[in-house]
Amino acid sequence: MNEVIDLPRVRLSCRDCTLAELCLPRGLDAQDMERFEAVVGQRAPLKRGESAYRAGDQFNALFAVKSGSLKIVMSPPDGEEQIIGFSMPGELFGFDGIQEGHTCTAVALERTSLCELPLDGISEVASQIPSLNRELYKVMANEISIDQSMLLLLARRSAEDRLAAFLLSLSRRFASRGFSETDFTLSMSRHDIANYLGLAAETVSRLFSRLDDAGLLTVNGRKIQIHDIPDLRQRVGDCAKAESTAVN
Amino acid sequence: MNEVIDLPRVRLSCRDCTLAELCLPRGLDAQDMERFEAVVGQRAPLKRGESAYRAGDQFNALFAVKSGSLKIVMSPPDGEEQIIGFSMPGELFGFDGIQEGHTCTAVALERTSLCELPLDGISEVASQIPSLNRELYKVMANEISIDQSMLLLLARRSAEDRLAAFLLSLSRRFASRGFSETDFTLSMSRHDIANYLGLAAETVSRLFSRLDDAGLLTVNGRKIQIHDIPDLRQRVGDCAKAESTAVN
DNA sequence: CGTTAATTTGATCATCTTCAACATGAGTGG
DNA sequence: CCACTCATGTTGAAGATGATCAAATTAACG
Repeated sequence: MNEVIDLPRVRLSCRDCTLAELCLPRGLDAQDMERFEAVVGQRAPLKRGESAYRAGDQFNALFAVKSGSLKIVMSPPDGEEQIIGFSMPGELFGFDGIQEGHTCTAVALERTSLCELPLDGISEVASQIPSLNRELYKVMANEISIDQSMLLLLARRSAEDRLAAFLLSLSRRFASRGFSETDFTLSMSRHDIANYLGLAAETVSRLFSRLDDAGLLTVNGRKIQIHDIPDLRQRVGDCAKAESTAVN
Repeated sequence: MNEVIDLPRVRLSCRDCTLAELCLPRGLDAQDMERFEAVVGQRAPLKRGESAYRAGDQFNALFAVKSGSLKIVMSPPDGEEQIIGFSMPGELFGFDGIQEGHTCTAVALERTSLCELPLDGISEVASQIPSLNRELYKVMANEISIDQSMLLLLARRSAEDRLAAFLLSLSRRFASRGFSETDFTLSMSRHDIANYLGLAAETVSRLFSRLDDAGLLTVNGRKIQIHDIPDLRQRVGDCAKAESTAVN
């Protein structure tokens, strides 16, 4: 679980990054990877609660999560906030800004370090590397897929289905990075989960209890243990797919 | 309202297209436009109920709507269907396929004609025209924006807000093509609207009646007349923005 | 016109929200 | 090390919004 990075030693190299297989430059050969690295920037790690960008900020770059996690929050001037998604290591975020500046705020849920991918630089490199350009389209298309699956989830599924789909999505995302798919610790609060799933925090709390009572999970605060993934998946009508398109 | 096209005379030319300002090649100069046109294809118009592509189809191209309209439907193998969006003249669709084949089906709601934009061709041209490449990113980012606004709508807003936001979105989209923003005819059924908004068809019907009774609209089957747009917008807390990011 | 599909309206029911109280727990200063 | 506090999470009871079931009405189309 310990992902501490020895900062002084970190020299930005996608080639050495354990998350490279999940990230934008996946599939590039060593030479192209080097060109790609040249435009990628580092950032000082964010502390819990700090943001990578805020709604209203001008758009400059996409970000990749190296470690930690964030919530992406849409905050309309008038109304209440809506969490659009959570970003975990190996995942890209920041797409909300490409259009005409950021409409969301990206808030770190814990100590989080990022790579910065300036879109101008990236797309210039990409114009010389067709496979990278295509990958960039795919990454954006993936974002669209995720959001669309989420629409299905919100429009059609019950509260219990939503929570189960959420847990299964997290499970897959942990698994894709080599962590346990059954035992993990949530980095977000009940309130955040509820907001994301379009529910009240109390409902989420009750659902955790219910799933625990039903023997599907063991819930201890933010520590989650899923007892039988196929079982859980089936029980909720495999809306596992919802939002799990995540990191392909 | 009559958008009949004299078919024999149609020669594909984005330069002559009245929708060019809304479409992908907007902002290109005449020369670049010509290069763009070269890769754009035509399709025989779809009849009501026919589809441009179906879930499971291999991805080849994005589509632009010349006339008519479509619903984009996500159909998971098991569960029920979910309408992800409606596409109207000047708008692009087909992004659901870029990742790894189409996950949605695009069904014409009326007689509908399309332009076909093969992504390989487009991205090749785009790699030589940076502004086009950037525009393509923006179009995809716009799709993300729309979906995310829709997430907010589904997660946080009441049934009445959702319907009002939907109508305001349609209103803007009609207006952007030069049609009345207050008087228009829906091309989709109550059932489709309900599905899209995550509601029951009966609820949508009741809401139309209620808004009519309240004097905000005149509803006559699929003919809608909005009496006071700012009024409607304000009454629902300007979630007008939701989904109205549509055609920028 | 007759037949079927779409829409409207009514009545009842379920899920989820809201309000409220209570429990737990991490962090802080004595 | 212990009390205190603020944030987070849990649980209960009542209420509301929207779903579902059922029937009536209207519109669409051959």
